[in-house]
Amino acid sequence: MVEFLTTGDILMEDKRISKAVIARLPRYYRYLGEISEEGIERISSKELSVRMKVTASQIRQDLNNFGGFGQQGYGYNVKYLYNEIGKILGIDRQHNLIVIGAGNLGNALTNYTNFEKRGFVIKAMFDVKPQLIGKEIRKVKIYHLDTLEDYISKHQIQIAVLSIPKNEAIAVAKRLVNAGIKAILNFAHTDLEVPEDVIVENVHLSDFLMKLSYRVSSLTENQ
Amino acid sequence: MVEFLTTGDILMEDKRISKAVIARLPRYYRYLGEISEEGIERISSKELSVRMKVTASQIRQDLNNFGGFGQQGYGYNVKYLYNEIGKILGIDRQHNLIVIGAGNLGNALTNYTNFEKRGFVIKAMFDVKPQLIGKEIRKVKIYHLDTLEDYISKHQIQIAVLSIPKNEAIAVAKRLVNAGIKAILNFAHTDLEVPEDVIVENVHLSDFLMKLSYRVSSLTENQ
DNA sequence: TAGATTGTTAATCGATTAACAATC
DNA sequence: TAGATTGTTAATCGATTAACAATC
Repeated sequence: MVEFLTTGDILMEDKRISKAVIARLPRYYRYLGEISEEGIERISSKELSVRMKVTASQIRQDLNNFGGFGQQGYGYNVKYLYNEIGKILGIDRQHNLIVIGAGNLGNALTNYTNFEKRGFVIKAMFDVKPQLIGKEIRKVKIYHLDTLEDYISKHQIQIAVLSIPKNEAIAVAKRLVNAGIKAILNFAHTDLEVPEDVIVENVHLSDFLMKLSYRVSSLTENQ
Repeated sequence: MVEFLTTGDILMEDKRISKAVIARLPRYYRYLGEISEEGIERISSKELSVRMKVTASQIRQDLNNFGGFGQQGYGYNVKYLYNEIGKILGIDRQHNLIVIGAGNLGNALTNYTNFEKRGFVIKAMFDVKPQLIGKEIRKVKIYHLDTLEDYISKHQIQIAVLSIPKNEAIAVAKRLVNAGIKAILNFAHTDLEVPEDVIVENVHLSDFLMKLSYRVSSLTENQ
């Protein structure tokens, strides 16, 4: 069978990276950043696996989805690998965000300075409460939700953060999609209805507590 | 082989439920709650699968990890199934929480009234800033972190929510463990070091943004 | 009873781990 | 060169989907 293939046949294929792999990348990135700050220049998959409590095999498999970043007999250059994973994650450049909902959670997120360290810059907030419009959180201005589409079309906004009650979330998500937003970080406790090409990441906070609750409860039952 | 087994041999086994199944339970619970509120009394796995955009097979497999909740030819009683999943998740009873860190995120979480609807009651907050001690957020008092162990031993606290900077998180987590806490919802951007029997659920907010960023970036690259 | 739909077994698919030849 | 460790193939494990007999 091999003789029928010519160079490039297989390389052309757009290999789909599994969600599990992508979900692990931020953790690699964090560990490599810490290791780099410790002044360590090189690391083997084995050493990294011990730190991260995963298998060395998984690390090598994960990384080789994106290319060969290591060197036989040597391991990986920490800083280089850190930068490469940053590129893969797309955080080598700035992403402009808007936050919809200037309530407690919206404010907390806007005040969360760690986002900017990773290139995520919050450009504006939106709400409907008259008393909030015009206020500023860390230099980020709150606009009325009516001006949402206008703002998005005038600025380079890639990602919207949705921190509003669930009964309004679906309608606002549709407006975001119509205005051209391609990615939504959804804190509202509902699934959004968006086209296939719009990316949604759900953060349902009470779901995390329920998972804890399950495990706490099953512990006590068996004892 | 079968003739060697007597009744009960297999039933004794403590079947481990996979994490993937448990992670799906809160979503089932949410959909069933909504369906119940619509006044729908029964539903088949097929109908539910259409709503939830999963396979009917997966629903039946998931549920049958915990018992047969349905009836052939009929489907599932919505309210009954809702309650049963609630019991499995351990939210048929109250869980007392404490929140460590009364910053923006800690305040937002304490103000998040949805937790109480699911039986998660925040009993106290802790911080080190003198100007915060004694203040109240929604009737929840802020105590000094020095009194943490004392408070935990005097009250029935199952779960701690950690919303403090990462450089303090590991040390505080150790104190929580020593004080007897069995479950931690960790918002600090670091992995905690805890014994095997302590349950940690990590919520690394910037990781979610990085996952979005990856997908936004890979979209633009291929076009 | 006939039809519907479960509970459960079997088949498939995908992800993780192990093994090792390639090579620095 | 000898030793170390990668990149990658093969083996294993687990999770999802399909199929269908059991049964309401």
